[in-house]
Amino acid sequence: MARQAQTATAVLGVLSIEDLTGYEVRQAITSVLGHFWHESFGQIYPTLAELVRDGLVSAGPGDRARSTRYRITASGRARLRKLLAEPPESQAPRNGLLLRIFFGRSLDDEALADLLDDVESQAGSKLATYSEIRDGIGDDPSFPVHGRYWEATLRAGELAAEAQLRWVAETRAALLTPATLPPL
Amino acid sequence: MARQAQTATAVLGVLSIEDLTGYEVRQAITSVLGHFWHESFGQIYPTLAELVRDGLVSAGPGDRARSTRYRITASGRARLRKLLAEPPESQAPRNGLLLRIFFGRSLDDEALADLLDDVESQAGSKLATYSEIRDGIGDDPSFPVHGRYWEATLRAGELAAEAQLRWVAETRAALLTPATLPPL
DNA sequence: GGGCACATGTAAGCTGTTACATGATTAA
DNA sequence: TTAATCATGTAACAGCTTACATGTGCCC
Repeated sequence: MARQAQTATAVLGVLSIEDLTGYEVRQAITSVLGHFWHESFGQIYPTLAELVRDGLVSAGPGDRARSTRYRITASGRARLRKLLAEPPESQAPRNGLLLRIFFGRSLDDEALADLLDDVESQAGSKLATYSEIRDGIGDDPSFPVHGRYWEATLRAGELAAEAQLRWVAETRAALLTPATLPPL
Repeated sequence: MARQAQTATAVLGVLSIEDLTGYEVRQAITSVLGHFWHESFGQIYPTLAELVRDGLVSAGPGDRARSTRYRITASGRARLRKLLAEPPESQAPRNGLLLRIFFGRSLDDEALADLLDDVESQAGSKLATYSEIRDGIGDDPSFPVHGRYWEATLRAGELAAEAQLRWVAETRAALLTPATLPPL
């Protein structure tokens, strides 16, 4: 996938739902796609400029002075469909948690326990967040169109978080349970 | 965590098990940490040079002409312990699969089905790979020391892959099951 | 002698973040 | 009036990949 194509996909995606300013594009990506996607302003503004240059998005005046509202064009929708049909780029794995676990012998039990506690609490708050999003999902204007897809992405997050919780429990038992049983 | 600290952690980590050439460092990272970590030569050689400069690793002659064997020093081991104790950097999420699912309305059913098929087969082959690694794990010289930690990282991969398989099944049912039942 | 695995390193370039700079609008 | 939020943009830099350049040693 070409340069910035992934960012372009996300930007075109949110603009396919609603006309937005650059600022709102970021808010939409953060609040709606936030549990599996991220973009910074430093990516969004240049990408929007590029999309306008390529005729995939048109720029109109916004509600306030100096603000610009972006609207996806017909060719923008076509490009979005094309981008979505390409196989997802899987990013090279870099899991700092598992790196620490693997070399866990160089870590004392306390540090290892802290690590597992953190994972557990993070997975727990993720589950809470997903549950909140799920409760509010029906109020979103895009619900009738995207609701089922949105729920599928939430479900992926839930299953991943639950798997993490199970892993923490297993790993605590395997690596941290003190040998309390006296030998025969 | 400072510049290149994550790469340095991985490199110091594999050198804490065994003395290696740069080439072997990469092989070790690929084969042993490969299911959750990745480094390219472009990162490894400059990092090794930096580690030598900082006295964390010493460079000795290798088995062949022009090859260099690196050995971790006492301060290198101390640094590794320190690096491992720092909280893992969680990379910003960028899940191309979920991005495509979220905007799945812009995708026809066939493309969606292909996407889910790919995830399923990838998760399946991951499980097969983990199972193979698990079978060979006892033969590795580092097994007595790292075996339990290694197994914990494998288990994380297995649970994640199983969660993905469950998600695919659920998502197929939710998004792709044709409405075959006639209405009352 | 040809091909492959071993071995080292650099340079160019892409992606993305962070910090900075600027200013308008609104609510307390 | 002052703080927060809305809004746009750029510059510097960090991190990483890829391609390139170079050569050794072994096996067929």
